[in-house]
Amino acid sequence: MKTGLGASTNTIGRLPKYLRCLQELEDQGISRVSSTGIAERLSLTPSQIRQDLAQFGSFGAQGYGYDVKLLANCIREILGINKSHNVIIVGVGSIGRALLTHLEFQGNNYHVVAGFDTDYGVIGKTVNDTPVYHVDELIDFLGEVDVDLCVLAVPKEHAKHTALSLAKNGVPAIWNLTNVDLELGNYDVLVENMHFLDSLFSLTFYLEATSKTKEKAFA
Amino acid sequence: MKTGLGASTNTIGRLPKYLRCLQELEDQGISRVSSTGIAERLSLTPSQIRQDLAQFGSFGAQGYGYDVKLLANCIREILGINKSHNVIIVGVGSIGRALLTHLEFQGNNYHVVAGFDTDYGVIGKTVNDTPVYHVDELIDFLGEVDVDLCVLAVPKEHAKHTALSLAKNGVPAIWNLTNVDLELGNYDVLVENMHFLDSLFSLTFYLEATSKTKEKAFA
DNA sequence: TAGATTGTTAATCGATTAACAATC
DNA sequence: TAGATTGTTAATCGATTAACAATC
Repeated sequence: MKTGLGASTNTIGRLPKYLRCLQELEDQGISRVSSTGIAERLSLTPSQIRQDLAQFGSFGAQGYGYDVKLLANCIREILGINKSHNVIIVGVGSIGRALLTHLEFQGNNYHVVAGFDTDYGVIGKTVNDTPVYHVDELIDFLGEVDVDLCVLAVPKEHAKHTALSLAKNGVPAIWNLTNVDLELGNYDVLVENMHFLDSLFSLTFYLEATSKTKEKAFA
Repeated sequence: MKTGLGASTNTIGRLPKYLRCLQELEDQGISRVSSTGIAERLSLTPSQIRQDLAQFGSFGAQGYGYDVKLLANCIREILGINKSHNVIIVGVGSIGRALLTHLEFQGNNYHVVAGFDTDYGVIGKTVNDTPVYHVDELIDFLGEVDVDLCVLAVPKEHAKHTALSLAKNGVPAIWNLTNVDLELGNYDVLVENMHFLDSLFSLTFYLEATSKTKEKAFA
């Protein structure tokens, strides 16, 4: 798919996987890797990795390959995660709290500046150092603080109108964890969906498909 | 990408989205829809939807389109979610509990028969009617109960060896929420990854890319 | 009947793979 | 120098789109 950004969605989707692979290599004390080495670990072709990287520049050396740390930093730069980003999280229920506690926001330069909820059990408290406010204060907050990205983790019923309010108030990017498709076509906002059920359903398809294949093999 | 299953990964990945769209139409009381109607809601082309469905059969009628309920059921059948599946969840920390509470397992024929953890704070209790046992009991449990699918939500450090143990003990499918790449190439197990950070990083790329475009527009 | 829309075949487009010259 | 491996160009392959006959 075209993006108009000089790289396909497929390529962009693979960059985080390259980065994860490089981080694992670094953890293992390996400082140098070839496109073939990365390809083997990720079950891809060396060509694909070189083609993907070529969209953004030259990061290796002939006859040598890639310096693990250097390439990792280059990919961080391409992705933009070397820069600092202000994040809010709307919906501090169990999913929101789980992410706040376990996802490596801080280590990747995401600063979770505030959470918003309607439950007075969390309002006024802090979750993993992030202060939680009432949703009624959201719009005022957006007027005062530059927010780059919103993690949307409210219940299904509130997804659409909350997203609309975020878009109207200038939030440029929404990371949507609500399992609902947002319709914000008229607004200048990026939406990235994390649809849990889609992923689970795909897995189920492969599970059923392979079990059918096995039945055939025994027949 | 080829799957050897008569449909590409792209097609399979879109089926859950079609289903979600149809469910929303049903909720709105709309009983009939054309490929163009679905396409508009999902920002796809009518051709693509008809091509995707054609991989599995004929579900519409010329001059009429598709019956919403009927097509939804056909897609459920294609995905295999009309069948009942036994699920266990290994790692009942905050992410595991959030999923147990909020994801529509039951409504999609997934029966979460047990959870496993090492924390005596949850062991022996039930979370949303699911009993939680000590991880030490996992292998025995797998010997007694037919498990179709495991939700893996343990901390990063335990991801690989837990996955290995699941694979060795005959779990056919792992839904991996650990942000770690599992290496189970030698085992007969399906792995579907839900890498939160990958999704967040992609969004960040688009965010930075569009902000650069805007800077240019003002220059 | 006229209009609408499917299922399907053909055309196009893009993504992946292969090959190789450049060079470390 | 010989071997390895990049970056890049060309070839292949698959996925998407367009077109249209069939028919409800």
